[in-house]
Amino acid sequence: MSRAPRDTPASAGERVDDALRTAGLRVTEGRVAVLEALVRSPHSDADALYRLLSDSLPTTSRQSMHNILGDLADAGLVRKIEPAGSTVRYERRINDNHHHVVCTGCGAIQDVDCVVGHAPCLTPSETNGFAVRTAEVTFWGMCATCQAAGSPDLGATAPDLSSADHEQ
Amino acid sequence: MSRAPRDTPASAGERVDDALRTAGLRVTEGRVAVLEALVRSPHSDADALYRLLSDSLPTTSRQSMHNILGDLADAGLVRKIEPAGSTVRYERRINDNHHHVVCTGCGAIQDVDCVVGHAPCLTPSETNGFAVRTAEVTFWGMCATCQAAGSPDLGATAPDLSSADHEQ
DNA sequence: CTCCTAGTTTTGACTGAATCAAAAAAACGA
DNA sequence: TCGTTTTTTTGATTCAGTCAAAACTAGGAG
Repeated sequence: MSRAPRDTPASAGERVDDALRTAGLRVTEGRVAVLEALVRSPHSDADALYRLLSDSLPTTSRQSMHNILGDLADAGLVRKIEPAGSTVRYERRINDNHHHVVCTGCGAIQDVDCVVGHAPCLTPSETNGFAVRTAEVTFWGMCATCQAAGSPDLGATAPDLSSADHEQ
Repeated sequence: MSRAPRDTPASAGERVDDALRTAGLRVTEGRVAVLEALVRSPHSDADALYRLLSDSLPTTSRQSMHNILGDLADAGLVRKIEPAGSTVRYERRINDNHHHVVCTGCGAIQDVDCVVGHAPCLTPSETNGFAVRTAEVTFWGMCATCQAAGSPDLGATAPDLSSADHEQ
């Protein structure tokens, strides 16, 4: 696409290029496109990305999306999340430990910044010999749109803790 | 198998029967067997239960396990869990809000009792309009056996939060 | 600048878990 | 004991994801 004067609008692209190179991955159109698309549409799955990108990458395929996403995830450039009942989704926010809220009506996912200063409840009380390394929190609820629409709770695998200790 | 004097060893079975009836479900051999098997082998999936029970229920099938488990879950007699990278698993502990540790080496799952009295960190800081109803915590780590065996981290979808706030 | 090769994408077949649906069988109230 | 309705059985189907060989390309060597 004709040499561009190397820093006109390309700054975002450049950063992506560098990230790929630093990770030891070759810079390809597909990988750059996926990384950029994940900024605009976080929590996308392979199929959504395929649909998003098949205009600009007419020769690509769903398999390529899987390959690309797998490589990016292995390289740590992308984080994989998989809420119960959902396909595998990907996001670019990787260097913080944020969590997710999933809508039990429509499946929408939103980031939730990690609570307070430390995470008291992220230290299990008894670990049964497990060397615990990470903790992942998934919140389940209804998004504003589904509440307004009175959508029925599609009952994704939301654990029901009505009887549990949640006097917040 | 010949009328048993109605409360010799059957007490556990009786309880299961009642639970089913109370939930408005008919008491069938398969449902009773599944509920009992889930006490001995919590966090089993449909296939594991099929293998566990096909001796005592020679005519059963994987589909039946799915039907039974689906019905029990809908009735609230069983809880569905689905850690990233795993098939859907089921457990009988339902009236408390406990969480799970998953081994990144072998996939083993253990219960983790909910921490302390209340759950401060289960209240997300900002909920973006979501009406949050439940919170689910999954811990990832290595079980004692895998640690001893020096098993490689099979890298289930464990989010890496090395850089995050985990001062204990 | 051209060539070469390892790394990527493409193409297409295949797997495994779960769902759907119709027919056969069993639970349990009358 | 019978009849109705629920449940199980049988079997076909879907969907996400994986595997593998062939075609292509990024980017370093010459």
